[in-house]
Amino acid sequence: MKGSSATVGQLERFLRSRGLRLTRCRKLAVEAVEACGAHFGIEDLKAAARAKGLRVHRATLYRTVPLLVEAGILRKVSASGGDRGEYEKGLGRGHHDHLLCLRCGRSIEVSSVAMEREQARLCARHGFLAVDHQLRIRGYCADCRSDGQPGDAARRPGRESAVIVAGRR
Amino acid sequence: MKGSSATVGQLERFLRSRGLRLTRCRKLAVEAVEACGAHFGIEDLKAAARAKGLRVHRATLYRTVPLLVEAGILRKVSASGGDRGEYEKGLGRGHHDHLLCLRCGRSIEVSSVAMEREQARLCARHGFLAVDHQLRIRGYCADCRSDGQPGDAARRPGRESAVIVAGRR
DNA sequence: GCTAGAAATGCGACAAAGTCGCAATTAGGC
DNA sequence: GCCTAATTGCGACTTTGTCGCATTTCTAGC
Ligand SMILES: [Zn+2]
Ligand SMILES: [Zn+2]
Ligand SMILES: [Zn+2]
Ligand SMILES: [Zn+2]
Repeated sequence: MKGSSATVGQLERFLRSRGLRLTRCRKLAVEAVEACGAHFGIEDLKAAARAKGLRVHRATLYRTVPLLVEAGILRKVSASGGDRGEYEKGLGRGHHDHLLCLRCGRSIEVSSVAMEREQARLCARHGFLAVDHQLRIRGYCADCRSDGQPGDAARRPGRESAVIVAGRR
Repeated sequence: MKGSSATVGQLERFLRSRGLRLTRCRKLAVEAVEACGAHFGIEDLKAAARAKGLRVHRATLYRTVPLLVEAGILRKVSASGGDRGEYEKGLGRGHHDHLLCLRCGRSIEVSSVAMEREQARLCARHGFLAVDHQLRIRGYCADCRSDGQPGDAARRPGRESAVIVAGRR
């Protein structure tokens, strides 16, 4: 995995541009991100760090993570219900939205050009300048909707990308 | 305002259908909702109740609000960043999405048929059965985007409905 | 109207998530 | 290597949300 070092580079560039320092803890944070799943919270980062025998204080991570977001390395999402703050890697991967299954808890990452276009149109109509957006659709995934119309489980995604993420902590 | 009593009726019907009771506290909750702004948290409800000289315990409200959601009287939203749980009235008003201004904090409620249609299409492609969804677009409202392209402040919404909500607690 | 049983409430203790000020440490330019 | 400002760890604190239990309050049946 060389993803980590590339990310550190990204972080360093960002920090430089802001007159901030590339510290042990900040490097550690991006490494911890690599060790986490698709969606994670700040406490997960702390756990990942400790698993490597490195210690960081919660408060420090709470200060660091917003920087990673600003640097474009992380993205804040509310993929699941939205209780705890959740993040995901935001570097390199294009923007995507989430389909959250209420039964199996899986989170399916999707993206749709048509959708983005429609959002842009909506903003334009309101004279609104969009910076980012988040769409979460809750419902039942193909595997789980068997209650209701059974036999639908084998759908294939069309030309959209779809990443199924392990869900349910 | 007779909205309240209509809402109580809605609640009563729901509770009946579930063998639950229409209690003092539950009525109080829907009244507190009326007294709250467009978006509010459970603690706001408690405050609203206390302002009327009525006391409810936090725990009770935490138990009551999910019922109001199930009854269709409230909707859980993450209109602002998403730290505390937020709710809004969900009765009578059609579904809408939120444009959140990063500068003035206003939350603009919008709805777009084209958008909903696109979402339906997206779900269909993934064999996903949608139950509900939430879209939040962050950026700068017409009044605030003056940084950048000044002079845009007087945009008129097109044929979309738009409700501007007081924002910024 | 009275009573038994179920449901709802208040209470308080708790857990998790997040924030803050401050003293000790460290990165990085010189 | 030194100096200074930035960063960290710490711990105390707030906010948000949950839980079990004793008490109160509905409701249905008598
Ligand atoms: Zn599922
Ligand atoms: Zn995702
Ligand atoms: Zn604004
Ligand atoms: Zn709203």
